[in-house]
Amino acid sequence: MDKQAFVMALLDWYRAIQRDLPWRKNHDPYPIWVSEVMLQQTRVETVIPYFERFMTRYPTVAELAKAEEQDVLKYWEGLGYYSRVRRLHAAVREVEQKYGGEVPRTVEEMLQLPGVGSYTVGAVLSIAYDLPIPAVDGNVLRVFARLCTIEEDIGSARTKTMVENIVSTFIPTEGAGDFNQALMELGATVCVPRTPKCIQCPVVNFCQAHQDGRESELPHKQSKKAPRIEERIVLLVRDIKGSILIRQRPTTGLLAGLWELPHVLKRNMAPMQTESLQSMAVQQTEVLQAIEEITGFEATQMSFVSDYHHVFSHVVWNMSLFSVDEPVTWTAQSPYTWMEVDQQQKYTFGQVFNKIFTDLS
DNA sequence: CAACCGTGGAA
DNA sequence: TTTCCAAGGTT
Repeated sequence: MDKQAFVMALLDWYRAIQRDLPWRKNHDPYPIWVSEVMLQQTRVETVIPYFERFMTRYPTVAELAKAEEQDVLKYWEGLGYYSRVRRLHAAVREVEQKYGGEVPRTVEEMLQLPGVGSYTVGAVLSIAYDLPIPAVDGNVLRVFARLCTIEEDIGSARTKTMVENIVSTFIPTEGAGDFNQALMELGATVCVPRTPKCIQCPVVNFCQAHQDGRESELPHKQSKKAPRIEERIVLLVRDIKGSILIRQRPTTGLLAGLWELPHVLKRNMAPMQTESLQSMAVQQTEVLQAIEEITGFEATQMSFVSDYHHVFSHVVWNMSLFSVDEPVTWTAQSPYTWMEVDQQQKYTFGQVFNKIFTDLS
């Protein structure tokens, strides 16, 4: 393949059609870095309003470095994969202290930062500093799987390393940032997963899969396994002022560091789909036990509110929300606290709980 | 390597 | 309704 011609065709196409995105206003590494982290596993249209708000509140490395983690999390609320922003925050603090606030210019230094992997290193260093380093994401994997008829599973780490090596042989010494972004733009708008739009492709003449008529059968990708299902009882507990009992989740795992309504796994995993009086009685007994275990308060009046269903990346929660009808008196101890009426904006919750709060108001 | 880690939109 | 997924990284 004439790699020079391939690069030129791709760059010409990209420079003609590229979108006017808010992180493409200049070549500052910090906003580019923020955008790359937000864009991980997340759609461009979803990211844009989050990016605007985040950059207004934390416009520089120094501003983000001195922020409180709980405040930063609030600006990420709803984006998901919350460890991304916790690691970004930690990494930016490291840049502020160790590198005087300037994002390092070498692969070795950037890779050391938390939450920064090979893709983010290549994206930031190539787009901000125009360094010839590959930025291989899902788009680029798909594009090259078709371009070179790569038969291996594009989900494997080995394939990703292989494609990074291939891209390195294409990447121009000038315009590396545009080249990387062009590959991603091509994957996002033309060389899409299902039914690629080869008729619109600027490099279709270089594509082995299209030449073989195999563009719709590549790339190969292992299908994701089904998520496990958990049955949970969620508690709505209020005190005399109407404050709601909430608690903070651990600093690791699902929704790390975020707040939540108290909940417990259902003990009897027996079929609950029947709304028999018996199953309701069993549930109510569990609710009363859960409340007493958490607060020591012996509630007697409670009622079923509603069922909720929420899908996470690898687990599904089937929830039954119960409300204690009487005010509960308890001095909340960490990780619990009473959230006063209209103070919800002080705490960050996963959408699983914001969905419930929306129904309550 | 495989599992973990969110969310909402599209086919 | 089900499936897949969208500019990944960590363990």
